Amino acid sequence: MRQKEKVTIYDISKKLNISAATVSRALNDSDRVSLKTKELVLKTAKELNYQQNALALALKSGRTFNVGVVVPYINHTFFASVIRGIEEELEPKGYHVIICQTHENVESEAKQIKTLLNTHIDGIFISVSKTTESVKHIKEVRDEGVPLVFFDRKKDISGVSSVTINDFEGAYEATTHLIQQGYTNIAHIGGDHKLEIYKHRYDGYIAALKAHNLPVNDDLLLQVNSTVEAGIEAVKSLLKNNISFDAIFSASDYVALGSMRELRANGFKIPEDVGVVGFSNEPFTKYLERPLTTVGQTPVLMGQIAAQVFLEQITDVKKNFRVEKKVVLSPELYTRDTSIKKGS
Amino acid sequence: MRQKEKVTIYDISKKLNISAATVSRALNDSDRVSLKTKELVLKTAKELNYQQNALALALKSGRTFNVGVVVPYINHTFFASVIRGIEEELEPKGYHVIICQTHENVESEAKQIKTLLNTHIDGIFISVSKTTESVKHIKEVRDEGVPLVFFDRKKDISGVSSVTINDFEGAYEATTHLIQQGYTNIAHIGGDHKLEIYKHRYDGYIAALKAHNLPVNDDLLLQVNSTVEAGIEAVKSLLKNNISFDAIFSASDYVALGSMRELRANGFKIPEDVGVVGFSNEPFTKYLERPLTTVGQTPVLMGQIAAQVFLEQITDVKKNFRVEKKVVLSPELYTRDTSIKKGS
DNA sequence: ACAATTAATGTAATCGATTGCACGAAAATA
DNA sequence: TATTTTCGTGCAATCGATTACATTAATTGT
Repeated sequence: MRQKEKVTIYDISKKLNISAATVSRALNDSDRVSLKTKELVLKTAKELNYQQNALALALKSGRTFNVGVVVPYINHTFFASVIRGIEEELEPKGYHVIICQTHENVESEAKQIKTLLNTHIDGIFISVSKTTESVKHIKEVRDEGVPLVFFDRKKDISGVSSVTINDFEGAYEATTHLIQQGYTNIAHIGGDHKLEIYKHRYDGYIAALKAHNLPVNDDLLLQVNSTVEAGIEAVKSLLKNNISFDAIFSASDYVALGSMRELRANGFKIPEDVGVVGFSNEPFTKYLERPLTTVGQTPVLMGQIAAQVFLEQITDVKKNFRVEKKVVLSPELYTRDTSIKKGS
Repeated sequence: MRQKEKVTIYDISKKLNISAATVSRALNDSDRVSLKTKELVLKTAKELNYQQNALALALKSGRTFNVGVVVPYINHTFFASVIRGIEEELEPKGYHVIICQTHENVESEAKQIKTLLNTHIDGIFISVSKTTESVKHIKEVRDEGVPLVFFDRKKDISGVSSVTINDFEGAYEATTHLIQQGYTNIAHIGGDHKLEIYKHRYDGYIAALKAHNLPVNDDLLLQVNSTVEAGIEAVKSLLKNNISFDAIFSASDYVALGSMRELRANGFKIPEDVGVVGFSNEPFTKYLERPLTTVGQTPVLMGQIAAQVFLEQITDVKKNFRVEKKVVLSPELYTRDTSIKKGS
C-alpha cells in the first residue's frame, strides 16, 4: 500500500552484474550489445516490471513527448472535437496531450503558455482568446524554439503555422443561401473583429450581399459575444429600434439560438417571418424543435491536420530549417429547417 | 530565433563566483544564506531571467505539481464544470491540471492512467467510464501511493476518497415533483446500472413511487445510453409496444431531449400530454423552446471539494496515514416548463 | 602465432536542482 | 586571550537515464 519503490536500470544492472550503460543500450536496442545480454535484460526488465522514468529521460533528452493545447473553453464542441483530432493523430506517436483553457482571458492564456513552457512540452497548439491583442506571450514560444501551431483563431506571426477554415467562404455560402431562399433584408449578428474569424465572416456576408446587388444596411450589423444571452439582447435591440429584417445570419450558433428564442417570444415565426442561419454546427442545432441551418467546420479534421503540421515541424527543426505552413479548410453548409421558406 | 539557451543556477553561480548550492539555497529562501548573497542572487536571477527547471526539480523531489483529471468526455458541460472547479482550487497552490478523456472506453481509461502515472503526476481525479468494470488499473494508482479522488462516477475501493452527489435524492425529488403535478404513469428512462449513479437514480425513482403509493410498472423502465438518439429510440419503443405513460423521468438531459422530439413528432404535447424531467441541467435545457425541468448537480462545487480532498490527502500522506473521505453533495431541482401542467 | 580489427562492456560525465556533511571564519562566551 | 558557538559557504552525492570515450575480450588475417 505504501509508495512502491520504482525499478530503475540500476536494479536491473545489479541483478545481472552488468553496468547500467549496457542495460540502457539493451533497452534501446542498440547494436553495440550482444543478443544474449539484450534478451537477458529485456527478460529481467519484464520480470521486475521496469518502467522507464519519463522525467529522467526528459531531463536528459529535452523531449517530454507532451504537447499542450490551449483553447478558450474545453466544453465547446468545436474545440473538444479539434482536441479529439489532435489526440487521434498524436497518440499513436507516443505523445500525450495536455489541455488548457483560457476562458477567453489573455492573462490566463499567457499564464497557461508559461506553465506549458515550464513543463517542457514539445509543442503547443493554440486557438487564441477573444481578448488577445498583444502576441508577446506567443512570440516567446516561437523564440524559445518550441513549435507552435494556430488553429481556427490565429494571429499573424511570421514563422508560425496555422490551420484554419475559410470563414469567408462559409459566410458567403450561408448568406447566399438565405438570399436564394428569398430573404432580402438580412441582419448579421457577428463577433468582435479583433478575432480574424469574425472579420472574415463579416466580409463573406458583405461580399454575398454585393454579389447579389443587395444594399448593405449598417443598422443590420451587430457585434456581440458568442452566448445565448447576447443573441436575445441583439434581437431585443433590433426590435426596440424598429429595424426591419427578414433574416439573421449569425456568426455563432449560441447567438442564433438566443435570437430565435427572442423572435418567437415576440410572435415571429421561423422560418416564415424570419430565416436564421448559425455558424459552427454545434450538436444541439440538429436537435432543436426546428433544426438550425448552420455552417460546419470539420473540427476533427482540423485537429488532425494541425497535428500533422506539428509533426512536420519537429522533423524540420531537426534539419535546422523552419517552414511556415498555412492550411485553410473548406466549411460546409448544413441546410435545415430555419432557413427554408415553406413557399419555395 | 534558435533554441534559447536556458539559464541555470550554475550560470548564476558562475557570474557571482559562488557555488550552485548557495544559489539554490538563496532561491529557496533558506536561512543558511546571508541576506547579502540572497539579495544578490535574486537580483541576478531576475537579470538573467532565470526559470527553474521543473523537470530537474521533479526528478529530484518526486513532485511535479501536475495533477491528472480523467473524464469520459471533456465537452460535456458537467465534466467541464467540475474541471473548472478543480482548476480554481488548485491553480493558486501552483498545480497544473492535465485533462484526459476516455470516450467511455475502459482500455483508453487504463492507458490514460498509465500515461499519467508515467508522467509522475501528484494526484488523479477520475470519473470512471461506463464500460469500467474491473478496477485493476485504479487499484494500481492507489498501490503506487498516488492520491486518487473519484468524483460523480465512483467505484467502491477501500482507501480511496470520493465526491458525489446524492443521485437518489435528486431522482426522488424529480419523481415526487412529477407526481405532485398530477402525473401518475411515470416512465423512467435510465442508464446502465453498472454505473452507481444510474442505479441510485433508479432507486430514487422507485422510492418516490412507493412513497406515494404508486405501482411500479416494469414496462415503464428502460436503460439506454446518454444520447439524443437513444431518447428517440426509447420513446419509439414505448409507443410501438403500446405502453401508456403520462410522464418521463430521464436520467439524462440528452435522452430527455430526444424523447421530447419523438413525442412531438407523434403529436404529443409537452407538458399537457406528457411531462418530462431530465438530469444534469445541461445549459441547452434552459434555452429550449419549452425549457426542460431537470436536476442540477453543482459541478463546480464538486470540483472544488474534490480538489480540497486531494490537498488534505497529500498532507495526510506526509503524516503517513490515509483517510478515506466520502463527500456527498445535494442536488437541486430546476422546475421549468416541461413538467408544469397548465391546469395545476 | 602474433598483430590488427571488431565486438561487447564498463567508466564517468551530463541534464539541473537539492541537501547532508564538512570546513573556515566570525562572533559569543568564559 | 582561549574556547566554543554560530553562521555562511562549498563539496559531493543524488534523482534515473543516456552516451562519448576508454578498455577489455574475442575474432580475423597473414
